[in-house]
Amino acid sequence: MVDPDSDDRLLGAIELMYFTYRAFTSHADKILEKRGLNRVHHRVLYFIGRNPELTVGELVETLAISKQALNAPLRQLTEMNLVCAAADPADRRVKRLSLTKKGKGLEAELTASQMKRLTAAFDAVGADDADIWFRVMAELCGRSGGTGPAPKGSAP
Amino acid sequence: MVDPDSDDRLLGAIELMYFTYRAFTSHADKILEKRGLNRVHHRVLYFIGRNPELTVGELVETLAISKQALNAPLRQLTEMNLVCAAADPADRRVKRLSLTKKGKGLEAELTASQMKRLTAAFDAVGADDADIWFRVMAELCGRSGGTGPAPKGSAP
DNA sequence: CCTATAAGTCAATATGGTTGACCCTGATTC
DNA sequence: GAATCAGGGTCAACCATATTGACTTATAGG
Repeated sequence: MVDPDSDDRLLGAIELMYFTYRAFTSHADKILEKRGLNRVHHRVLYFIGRNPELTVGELVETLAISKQALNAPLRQLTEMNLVCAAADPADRRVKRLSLTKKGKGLEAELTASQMKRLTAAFDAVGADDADIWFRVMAELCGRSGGTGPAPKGSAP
Repeated sequence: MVDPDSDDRLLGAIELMYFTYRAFTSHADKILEKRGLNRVHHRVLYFIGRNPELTVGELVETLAISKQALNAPLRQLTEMNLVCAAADPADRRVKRLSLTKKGKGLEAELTASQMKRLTAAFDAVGADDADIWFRVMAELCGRSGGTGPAPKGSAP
């Protein structure tokens, strides 16, 4: 069990990463699809949820897409009453984006399935092993820091 | 440290999954890009590498794309001398695909960067914690079985 | 000989992204 | 107060990647 890092073992780890990520995102994708939404919508919801009062320009920069590419999905989301946009009182050119109640609901629904999967796994292996998982993932992640709250909302 | 699965902690886990996956695949993507290749090429290389003598039809089915979508990338790969195709002696309609020496080299290069990242993390945390990581990931993956070799080559 | 199958190809279409140019509105500055 | 700048929205052209459908070619096999 404590053998070194054989190639087979590492190959297994690569596949495990792939499949776990897939399993992790597939349910959210299905929920989105049912509403005619895609990952851009998801990312928009996510970022606005984590950073309320975000501006359109900041969102464009964060998502690293063009404003034309953002425009349509964002408009859909506001039309679906998931996101609301209000002019900044200090500078009425800028739009401050935030989630509506409905938007928060959907965003919560999306992360809920992932949380459920996580808690199931963590409960199955126990709290100590869960802590270790966090440490290994942090190492794998590069920024080997702890569970630090991440730059300022950046996934999914 | 052994507190329950708080939402903040779970949110952290979600971001960790996302960023780790990104970090995990980004280097391979860069290598591919330098050669004008993309993820389809990567997946083709991967599957042929894991399942030599694969046929075109099987590859289409495995990748779950249309044969038209596969055709161009596959042709490029054979023209670049990374994949070789030979008629099956028993049934000359079917093409048996396998990696050339060059193809194996590229495929190895692609997984090498991921293996390097894995071994670095596993070495940093120790063999016991690495074992635990495998167990937790297997749980998260759904098929909570062990490190089982996966259906028959299925990532990336 | 005739038919079914593996593979390759052409064409039309959809999606989702890009860049460039331009407009509107509200700040800022002289 | 007029000129200019910045945030945001929109139109158009274009590109990449995928799809489906219809067809061809070559081979297998009753």
